[in-house]
Amino acid sequence: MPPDSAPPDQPRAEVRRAQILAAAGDCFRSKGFHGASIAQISKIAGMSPGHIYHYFENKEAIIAAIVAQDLEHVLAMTASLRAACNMKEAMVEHVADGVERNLEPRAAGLNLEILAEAARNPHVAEIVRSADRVCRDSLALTLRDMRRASGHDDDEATIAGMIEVLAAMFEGLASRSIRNPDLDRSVVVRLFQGALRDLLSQNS
Amino acid sequence: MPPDSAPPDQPRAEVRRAQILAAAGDCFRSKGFHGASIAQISKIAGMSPGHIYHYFENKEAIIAAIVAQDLEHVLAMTASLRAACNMKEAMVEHVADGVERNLEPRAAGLNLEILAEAARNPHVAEIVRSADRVCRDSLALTLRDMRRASGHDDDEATIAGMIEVLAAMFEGLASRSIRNPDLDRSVVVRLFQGALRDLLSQNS
DNA sequence: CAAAAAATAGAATGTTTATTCTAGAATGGT
DNA sequence: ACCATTCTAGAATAAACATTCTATTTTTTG
Repeated sequence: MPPDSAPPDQPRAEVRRAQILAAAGDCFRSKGFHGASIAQISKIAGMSPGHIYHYFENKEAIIAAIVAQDLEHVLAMTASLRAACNMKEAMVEHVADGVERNLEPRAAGLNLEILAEAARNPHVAEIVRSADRVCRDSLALTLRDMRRASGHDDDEATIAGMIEVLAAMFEGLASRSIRNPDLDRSVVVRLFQGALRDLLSQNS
Repeated sequence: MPPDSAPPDQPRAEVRRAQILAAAGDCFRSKGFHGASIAQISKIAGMSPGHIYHYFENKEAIIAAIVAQDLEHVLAMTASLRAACNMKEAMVEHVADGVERNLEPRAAGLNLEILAEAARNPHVAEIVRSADRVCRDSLALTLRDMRRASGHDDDEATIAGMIEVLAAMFEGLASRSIRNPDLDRSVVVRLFQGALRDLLSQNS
């Protein structure tokens, strides 16, 4: 019986790093960035506290890696959405997914944690802002095409504004899921779809 | 020369308590709930660390008091808004204020901090949720009247849904002010006004 | 003005923390 | 099979922290 529980498809260092990030993700979600200790993370990751410092310079580097990893997922998601849809109605159909995802308490908690940290940690702020820039740019391309196709000719500022309104709506759901966890998701989806349609087809 | 820098209009204990809350507010904003220490707070409040424990049982009690105080302000604001406007257009005019207030970085940071803490601290969650319940109930009254006056007859769920969408939009601005601090506020106000009008006068 | 009460400072405590250090085990190339 | 390199554990360290305790000053009261 070979002692390898998994074949080394990836170099061992990568596996170890991933273990740490997974454990850190769990801890950060339940205790917050500053409430989670290296001791806890190391216990969950199944290694000694000191060993973590062979992979990350310090705790802030772990935080930054978690933030970057999380935003990587968001970026991948929005990229696939951009590839799929040229049409307004495709977007409207995706609203249900988007609402559900943003209301999910696990994701909402970590998201808020990241934003709170970005509000006071310039390093994290830079990571968050550069990811947001990528999202906005890609959304702007899609939105401009869509509006041109339906005969509207908007200036850059209006497109950018529409993106801000859309982003605020969906990102605000994290806040709602904390403040009112019992909210009726199906009604919210319906009203979001209406609001999206209005926003995308208005004259201005 | 009387040594009283301020006449004791309020009992001294209240003044001391307020000093602590003000100092804690500053610290929490800049370091976060768990990053701020009693030593820092006491230094800014101008008193010894131990003395703080004559006014608050422990650090969590200070957090809870800050949260309650902050939500008290929000409650007062929404109450005045509810008193002022029966009309849709009054609300639309208030949008600029609301957008500006929610984008203010100082307020946004503390708000996100509170939400992140509520996501993992049941005590704080209860404070946040009960304040939100009050806001929603009062907004529901206003909204129902407004819709009835313009000939619509909505069920409870639809009213509640509209409130969720409105709340998500405004609360999402905190997130936007972190992710994209350079966003164009005037365009956002204009689009928010349009979206609000559409939402409040739609048929469904 | 004296004595009781409240307010306050600041040192002491004991725990927890992030981080570093030391030494031992596994691994891989030759 | 050997040696260099990497990996890993766990103890050691030093600082920071929330909280408690003790003593002192200030205020109030009779």
